[in-house]
Amino acid sequence: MANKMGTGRATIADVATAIGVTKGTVSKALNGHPDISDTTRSRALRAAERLGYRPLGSAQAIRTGRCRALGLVIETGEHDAHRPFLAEFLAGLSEGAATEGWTLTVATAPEGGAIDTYRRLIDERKADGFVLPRTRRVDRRVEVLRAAGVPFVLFGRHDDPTGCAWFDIDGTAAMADAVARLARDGHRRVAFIGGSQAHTYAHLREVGFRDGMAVAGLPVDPALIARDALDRAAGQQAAACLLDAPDPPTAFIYAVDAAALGLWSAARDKGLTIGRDIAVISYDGIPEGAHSEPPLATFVVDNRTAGLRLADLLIRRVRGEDPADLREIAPATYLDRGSARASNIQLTGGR
Amino acid sequence: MANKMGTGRATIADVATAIGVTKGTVSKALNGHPDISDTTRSRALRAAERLGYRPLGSAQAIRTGRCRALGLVIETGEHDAHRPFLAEFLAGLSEGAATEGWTLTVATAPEGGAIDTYRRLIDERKADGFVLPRTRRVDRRVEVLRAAGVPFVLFGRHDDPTGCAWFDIDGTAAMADAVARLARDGHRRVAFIGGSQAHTYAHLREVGFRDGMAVAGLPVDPALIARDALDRAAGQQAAACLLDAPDPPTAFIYAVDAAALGLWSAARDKGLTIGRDIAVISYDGIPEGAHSEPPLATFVVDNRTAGLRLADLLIRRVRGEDPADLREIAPATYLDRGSARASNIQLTGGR
DNA sequence: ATAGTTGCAGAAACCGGTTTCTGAAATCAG
DNA sequence: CTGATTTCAGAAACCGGTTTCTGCAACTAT
Repeated sequence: MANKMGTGRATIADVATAIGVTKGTVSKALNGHPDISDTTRSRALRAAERLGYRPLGSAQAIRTGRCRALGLVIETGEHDAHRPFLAEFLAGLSEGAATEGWTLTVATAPEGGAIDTYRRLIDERKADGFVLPRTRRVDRRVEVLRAAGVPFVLFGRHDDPTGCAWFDIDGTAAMADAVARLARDGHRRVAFIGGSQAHTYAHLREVGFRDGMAVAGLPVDPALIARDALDRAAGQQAAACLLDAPDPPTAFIYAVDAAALGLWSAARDKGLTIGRDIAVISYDGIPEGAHSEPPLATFVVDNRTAGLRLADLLIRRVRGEDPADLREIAPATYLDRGSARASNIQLTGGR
Repeated sequence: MANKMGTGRATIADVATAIGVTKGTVSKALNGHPDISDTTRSRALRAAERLGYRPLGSAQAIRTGRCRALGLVIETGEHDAHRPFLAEFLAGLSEGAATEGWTLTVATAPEGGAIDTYRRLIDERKADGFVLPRTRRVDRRVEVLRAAGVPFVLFGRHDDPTGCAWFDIDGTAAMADAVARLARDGHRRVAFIGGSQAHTYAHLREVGFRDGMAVAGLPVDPALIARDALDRAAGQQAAACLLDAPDPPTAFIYAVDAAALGLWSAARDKGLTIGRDIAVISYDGIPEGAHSEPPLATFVVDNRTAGLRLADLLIRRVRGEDPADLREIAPATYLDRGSARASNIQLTGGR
């Protein structure tokens, strides 16, 4: 009776008539407005509960300007390295959103053409703010959103942190730790095979490598550094190159698991065995790493937690908190596995 | 001037005053209503274009009841097999949505607890309809949405097709084809290792296996059938079992790539070499399959296209088309790779 | 010439909420 | 006891669209 026929939904008007007040009053009661008496408020809450009333997002949005949705634009054609992480990350984001009653709006865009997609979502108010994964050191998305005054949080960091909130995994510390572990085992010639330089994560991981080398008192040989290896093929090629050099490395550090898996083929081609003749430590924690022989030692990133945190940060950002207060860095956790060893070297090279 | 200050958005009222008509007229013009003259319509379109006007989704939604968003609920904790497919699938969905100016609302739910999430999205009208991936033969989601009168499309099929629109890949034909190929090579003892029986896809793939065996004139030995193998570990264990049997199979058909990869370990443990002593063909087309030795022969599913088609079907479903007209089945494409051979057998077993 | 259509745009209601403005009753201060 | 303040709910405007209803003007048909 209080319900309009046809649709099963209860509206705010239904709640209002149910307790004999106006809808304005119910709205104020439910939104915690101060000029509503406790008795009225609880009556409203009870009635809403009883009728199964849930405010219509779009109706609220039109007045408040908030649709309680996080936006995520995925650039397709982006590298495979992107992929394994996606499901967990989405789960985290959407769960984080759900705890506040928010939802997640996902769009994809061709690589590099994401800006138009952001504009569309912004213009149509399909999202109150955006999560920007895979940030570049200088990121067009950051500039555009900053200029447009649209809230956003980075998964990663940006060269110019002005107005940026972020969550990031400490890839620098991880890579430094990797060096330390290898150095401790006696390695002196450690190669680093990094990711795409434009991305902040790749830069920071390389910084970590250099930090680690400095701490270990090892020289960084430019001949032992390669970059832009994002998949197995590139990782294999880079490794093959370095292994061909006159004084080849005994250990490899990869910035990206997917690339690290290419080392297996490269080593085989040179007659070397990982875990015995050379060691490798990588970063990401992709599931495939567990199935190589020996399994890949890596720094695992908890992408679900990342999504969870980012959702929280973005919601707070939308609600007006200062971005400078919304910055978190979490560690990656080292997963020690067979590939980190080089049994032949250990014996000869221990310091 | 025509713009309200502060916000950069142009509203329909801005467009209206710009050309000296009422907003109702602009609305009708832009939505192709018939009782608007061509001149007025084009003036409205031009002005809208010039002002960069884009209707506010939520404002439309409140009156039309449509928010132009597809809903996708991902059950987390669902099996790994789910994962590799997700990125491509999402890309297809969101691209399909975008071509019609729709967006994609994604939520996750704990395994089995998805119904509440659907209800929330429905009540808050965050989506006009849903894409249901990984359908079960008897699927609670189908029942609930059907009862609630909410449009949906299946990625897969349902035992009771009433009111269901769907897109599916013909796993039955693929599995039958796999049998035919192996039989042609002389295999007579072909094992089938299937997925979870509750899911339609697993059932249909097993049906395909049986069809194929019948066509090839081969008996189906129940001892050569295993089920519920969804990941590497389960696939390995099932294979190990079958290989231990008195009269072991010479070829394997897996319903799921991720499980098929377990055969490599199982074979190694028995001193068998894939591609020489035993053959295997699988289904899914996950990227890892390319990197095993020999690489995994498989039926590749184009998940991006699936997403694209499903988006289209769902939008048409929401617009009122008869679900019975919205059913598509596409073939999987066979990717011939080394694992499909068994060089030792071929010689002895040709028919 | 007259009545009946048709074409087209305006006026206003409506969707389901939020927010501002207003005013009555209750409370407080003097 | 009176005047000022506070408390709280109602009335109405508002958000940005869509849709219905109305009515004028220009055709058609007789």
